[in-house]
Amino acid sequence: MADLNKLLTPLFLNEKEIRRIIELMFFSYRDFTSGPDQILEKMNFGRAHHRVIYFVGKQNNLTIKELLSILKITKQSLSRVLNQLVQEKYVILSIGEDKRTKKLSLSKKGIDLEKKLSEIQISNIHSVVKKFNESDINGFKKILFSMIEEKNQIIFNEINYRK
Amino acid sequence: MADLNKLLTPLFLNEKEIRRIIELMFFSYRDFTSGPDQILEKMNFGRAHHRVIYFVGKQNNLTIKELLSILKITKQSLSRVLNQLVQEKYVILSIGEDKRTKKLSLSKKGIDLEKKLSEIQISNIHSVVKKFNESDINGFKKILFSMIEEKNQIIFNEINYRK
DNA sequence: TTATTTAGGTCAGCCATATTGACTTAATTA
DNA sequence: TAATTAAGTCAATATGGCTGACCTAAATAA
Repeated sequence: MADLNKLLTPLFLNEKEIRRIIELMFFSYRDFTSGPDQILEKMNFGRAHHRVIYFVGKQNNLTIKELLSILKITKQSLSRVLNQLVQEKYVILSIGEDKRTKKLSLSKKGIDLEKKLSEIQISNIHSVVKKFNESDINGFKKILFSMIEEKNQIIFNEINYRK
Repeated sequence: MADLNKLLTPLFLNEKEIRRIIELMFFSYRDFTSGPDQILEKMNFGRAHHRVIYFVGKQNNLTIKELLSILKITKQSLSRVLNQLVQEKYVILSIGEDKRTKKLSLSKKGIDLEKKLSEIQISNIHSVVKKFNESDINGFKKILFSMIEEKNQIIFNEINYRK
């Protein structure tokens, strides 16, 4: 029936409704990041630090190159943020098997900060999704995923389904 | 049945699944903004210019105060961007009935740029949502809305359902 | 009518995050 | 041995936020 619906009303979202989605993205993303942003500010860190800590925490022994490919920023941009995190001992560097590479991991201090920051977002999202049924949540996840460009969907899948 | 589901599995999204949502937000938002960002860059404008043009285009005769309450930035931050847009004749200022206020509107040039920028996002979103059924889309919209903080939900509703 | 509040503007300085370009070192691979 | 790769660094630039201090003019309250 979904397909029938699409055939019958191929434009069942008119421009006005799509503009509402644009605004939903803007408003929801801003509030999605505001919790961690407030904590980071007090520590003289920014959102870029959170991203590094998040992805290093997610995958231990990430290399710089892999991190850059996830974040899609230049190594010069990353280096400022990463150097701070290493100096202040949130992130630990070690040398990889390929001795040109470096492996990134979180210290205890780093893990604690990662938890503190992500817990805000996790609990926010949890308290949202618990109000909805699985069908709504699946629609939400499927559409967000579909909004990611194909080449980045591949990266998304790699970081989530690596062995 | 949705309620029963919730009662039976109050945590049917575990932490790992919620972290996937965090990443979906990060990846999708980045790609959501990348199209307009590229055009703006060539014009020596940024995302902040787009936001101003977007919301002025949405609601003609918006005042500075109203715009600030939507964007939630300081007037000093807005003024740099807005002055450029006025100087380069994308945005037109006029005096309101209350002579302390100013009304913002887009010139022809501004409307053209707004269209050019928003069309990218509109067509991206359109090509995404057409792949899904209304139930998925409704889940997507409901959950995004629910991720907005209450006080900002009110603002969102005001800009969308004003008479 | 005077005092206060409101809408808007401006100057100056600061910080975070991104960019480009040029160049270096060390290790791996062809 | 030559070329490529991973990482690091220096310098300059742009954008987009912020704070604090201060100003004007108009509207509103005392």
